[in-house]
Amino acid sequence: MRTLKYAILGLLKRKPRTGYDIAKEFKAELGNFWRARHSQIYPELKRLLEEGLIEYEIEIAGETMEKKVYNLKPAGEKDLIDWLNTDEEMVPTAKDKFRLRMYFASNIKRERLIELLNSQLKQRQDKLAMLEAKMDEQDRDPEFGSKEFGDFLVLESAILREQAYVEWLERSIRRCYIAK
Amino acid sequence: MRTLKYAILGLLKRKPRTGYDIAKEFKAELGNFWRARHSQIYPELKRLLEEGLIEYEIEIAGETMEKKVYNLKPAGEKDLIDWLNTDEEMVPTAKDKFRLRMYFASNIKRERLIELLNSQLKQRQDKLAMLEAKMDEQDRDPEFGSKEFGDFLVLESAILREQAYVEWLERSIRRCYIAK
DNA sequence: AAGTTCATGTAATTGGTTACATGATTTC
DNA sequence: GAAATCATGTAACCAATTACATGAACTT
Repeated sequence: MRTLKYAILGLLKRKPRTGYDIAKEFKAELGNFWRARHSQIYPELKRLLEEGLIEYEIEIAGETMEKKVYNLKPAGEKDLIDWLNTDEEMVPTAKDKFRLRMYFASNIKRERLIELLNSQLKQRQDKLAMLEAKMDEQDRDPEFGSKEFGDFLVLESAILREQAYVEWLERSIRRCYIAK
Repeated sequence: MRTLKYAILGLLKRKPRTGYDIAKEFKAELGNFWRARHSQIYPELKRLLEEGLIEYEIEIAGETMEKKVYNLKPAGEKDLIDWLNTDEEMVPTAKDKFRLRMYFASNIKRERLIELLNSQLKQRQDKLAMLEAKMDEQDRDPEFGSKEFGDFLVLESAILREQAYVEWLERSIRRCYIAK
């Protein structure tokens, strides 16, 4: 599938970056839907280099520190565009350990279950608040074809996802109280 | 992490099953949040057996066909209950290839992007309709501590998730039309 | 001077998919 | 008789995490 490959190509299409920069992106908005650690990124960059999809230039930071600034080669750009234009089937399962646990909720004591749900609720609410704060800084009417357009789509997606999660947790807590 | 381990223990807590039965569960409602193929299930069962968490009895189906019907041993049940009661941090990323692609939407032509969004929308709407049909068959007021309680929680969760996805896709399609 | 962030890599292990392999049972 | 489903396993490979390893640059 090589999804990480395309995530990296896409980021490099936006602008040249180091492996470190790529890792940082996965900790930002993009990290809501894809993530990789540096231990996966550096080998993938090496492979993309060997495949002739990307190239790099050395930049010196400070006195001696060498940074490898990667950017797309034409073959890499073509590969990316082809992938972006493919109409794939929806992925059947986004795994979720907490919801798996809730499937077996009947084995948890009522008070404890409410605690667990509240703990998740708190975390999800915080996440949602953070995303909404980001949305406030965002261009609300991004131009088609601008990178802000993609930023907007994924941010809105993340917000809607978290809202649904919060709604579910709230309903579940209520249900814990009212259930026989 | 061994999440599959607990998914299996949880299923066996509900009732004794074969590996084949477990695989079937991952194709049903539970499959919305966790999934494993038989090639992962059988080795895991073997391991749980070695660890003394489960045991099995041979059942004969038809003339000669042997089924291994697994069930929980006390140690397995204890292990499961401990896991169910742990308050874990929320998982930071549920990977989504399509949303990753949309992050790079600026590299897709408008008409094609609308096609891709509509394709996903169709699939998600179908999925949602299927889930809602299941909800109609479901006990709307499950008793606390019954297995129906867990069934209800995850089904509602799946529905809310799909609704949010559909809402996002619809908004995104509209935005494609109105964006400069 | 100490702590954090920048910066790049490799090794070992775990988790998960795809493919290989076989055969009985049920349904049409 | 053919096709679908039931039933159990292994092997090879790919994806991802955790841990190991190092050192420069910046901030306090």
